[in-house]
Amino acid sequence: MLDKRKRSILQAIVDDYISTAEPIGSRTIARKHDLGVSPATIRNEMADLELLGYIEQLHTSSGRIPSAKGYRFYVDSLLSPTQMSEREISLIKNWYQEKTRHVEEVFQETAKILSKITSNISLVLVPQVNQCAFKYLKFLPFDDCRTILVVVTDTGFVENKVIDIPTGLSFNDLQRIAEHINRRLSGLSFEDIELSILREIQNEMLIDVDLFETALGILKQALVVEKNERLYLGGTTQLLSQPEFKNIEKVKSFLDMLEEEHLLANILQKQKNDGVIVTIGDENKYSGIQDCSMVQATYRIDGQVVGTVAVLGPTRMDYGKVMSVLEFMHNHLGEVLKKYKI
Amino acid sequence: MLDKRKRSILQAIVDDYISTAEPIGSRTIARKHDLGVSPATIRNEMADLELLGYIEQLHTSSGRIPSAKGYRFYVDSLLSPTQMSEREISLIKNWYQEKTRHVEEVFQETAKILSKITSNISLVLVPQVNQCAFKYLKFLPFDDCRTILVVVTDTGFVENKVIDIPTGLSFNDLQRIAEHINRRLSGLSFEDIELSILREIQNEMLIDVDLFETALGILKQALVVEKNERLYLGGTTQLLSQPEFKNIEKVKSFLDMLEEEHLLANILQKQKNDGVIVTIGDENKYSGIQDCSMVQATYRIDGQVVGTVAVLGPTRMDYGKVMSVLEFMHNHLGEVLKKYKI
DNA sequence: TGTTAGCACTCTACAAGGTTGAGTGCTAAC
DNA sequence: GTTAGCACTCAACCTTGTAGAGTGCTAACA
Repeated sequence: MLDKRKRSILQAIVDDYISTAEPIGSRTIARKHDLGVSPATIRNEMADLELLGYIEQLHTSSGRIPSAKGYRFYVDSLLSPTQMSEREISLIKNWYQEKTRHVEEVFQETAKILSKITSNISLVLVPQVNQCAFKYLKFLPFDDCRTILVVVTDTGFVENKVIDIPTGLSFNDLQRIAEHINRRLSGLSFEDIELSILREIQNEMLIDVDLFETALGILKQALVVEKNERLYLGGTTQLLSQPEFKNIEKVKSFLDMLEEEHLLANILQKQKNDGVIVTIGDENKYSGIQDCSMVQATYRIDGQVVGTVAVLGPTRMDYGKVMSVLEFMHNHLGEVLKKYKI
Repeated sequence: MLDKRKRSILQAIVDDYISTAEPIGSRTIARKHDLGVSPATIRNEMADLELLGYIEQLHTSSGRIPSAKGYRFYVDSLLSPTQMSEREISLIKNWYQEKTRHVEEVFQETAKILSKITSNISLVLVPQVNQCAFKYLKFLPFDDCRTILVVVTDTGFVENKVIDIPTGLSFNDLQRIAEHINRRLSGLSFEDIELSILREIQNEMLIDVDLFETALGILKQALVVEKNERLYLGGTTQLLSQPEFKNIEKVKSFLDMLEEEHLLANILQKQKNDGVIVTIGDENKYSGIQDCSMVQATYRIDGQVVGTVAVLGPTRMDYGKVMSVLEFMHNHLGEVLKKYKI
């Protein structure tokens, strides 16, 4: 365990590096932070900290920068948990009130808020629909050969698709099929709807096999739509303001990576435990972001975790601020969403 | 009018500059293009071209680059209209076949294809819904206090929203209201649905005024959703590969501009005439893109123009390629969309 | 024994100066 | 009208020197 002075020095280094992005020397620390010791003493302590792996040097005569281990210690032991100010909180709440009219906009604006406040990239993973339950499906009339298939979930998520009416089927047939499917599947979560159940339904229905195949196909297609989770991204341009992304090539490869939405979705999904989690540098499993840090938080509706929000940026990020904002989202995003009947 | 040799020289300059992004000198032209004259002669011709405003010089001893006027002449008079190769065409058609399952994906993938092929930013403006007609609205059951309002257009566009059932109204009341509204509005284009008509409906319905206000509000809200046109963007990261965007600040301000979706949508909407249109440099009205060029093309369904696709990039873009791809989209995007019943 | 001043050393960033090469315009000869 | 030759210009690049911030080590001090 580090003694008090080493902790102060490490804290000074991390704090300064986060705000300036420049390596910190012993003299700078002595000047800016009143530790009551001379630069020489600080130098000795820094040599120790480097030996212990908390800080590192880019070249012999440069100042020190925090290592991943250093950031980890900072986040775990040095950072006092801060809350957002009343003013910030009411600002955010107003923002939601003014800018959001649909559920989608809540996600969109959440991404915007997060990236604006933290000056980093934000990710908002929309509730996965397969965690919610099938309520009913319905065919709406469109024209002689086409119909609108509408699928409704218990959370009020509605998906629709215009489909061709299979030849030989009347609109009444469709209604009958819908009724039967609803009777059997209503209330089941999308995760629980397996091919086996669908086969059962087929057996129960004494109609033409071909006909059922068609209905089945339609439902499956709808399920594909349903399960298609969405990821909202915010503040990708913030990247360009960060000095670690001066190098255009770096920016490019990073943005290219971001376009692989499903990759990111996967990373976020890994987190099943509740609360705010910080992953620093090479703690990240996915190699594309191993010189970045990610802070993620779940959000809940009626006590159940339904999605994840996250902030992604250089390891040199303002962990205190980011964590407090995500803590806020962790506690309040569910409420906001609830207003929109999801 | 320029004589043949001046035209060849201008063409050489534009071609070379498009492919290398470097100013071109008289010697380079003499070496690369076999014009049968010495660099000195070319120098004289270039001096003339500069006087005429077709090319310009960044500083005294640099080569020449095309001016906006030069590009304009190149596009209008020097560029021989090229078609895409059979191979490219079938590649694109396969792409659509493999990657698109929903209408939205057609737009998405169109943006991707355009930016991939042209290495520039692409814009796809989705058909404006207010050009199509209201077909019907319907209330679907959800729970005791909420209902799902579904609005269907004649093009098969379906929008839905979960809303609170106004206090004092039964589900039957809602059905009655829907029926009446449908009888009056069905077949009208969204452009034609004005407040006046909605007022008329209110007068005809001998129900509580408050009650109608609510129904009206719902429809209006739905209309807002309907009219909300979407713009798909593609290849924003391509920007970073272009040498004219080496400067990070430039990239940032450009990307910030792109986020103002509605601005771009406005620029695209300006084009009402059919076909492929090229706007070069300061020919653009919108100041944010005055050192860029934009090539845009309309696309049609059943002969009627429904939307616009465009490619946006530095004035130094490969006009021949961009124009041929957009010509292709102009002629074929409608077909692709038609498969998806829009 | 922990702290500090002093010193020699290292390395980056920056500015100044020099060289190279691609380009130009002008003039005179073909 | 075309071309060779020449003097000139300017960006890009390399080299060199210097300033400044930083380090580690040692010896002296409380």
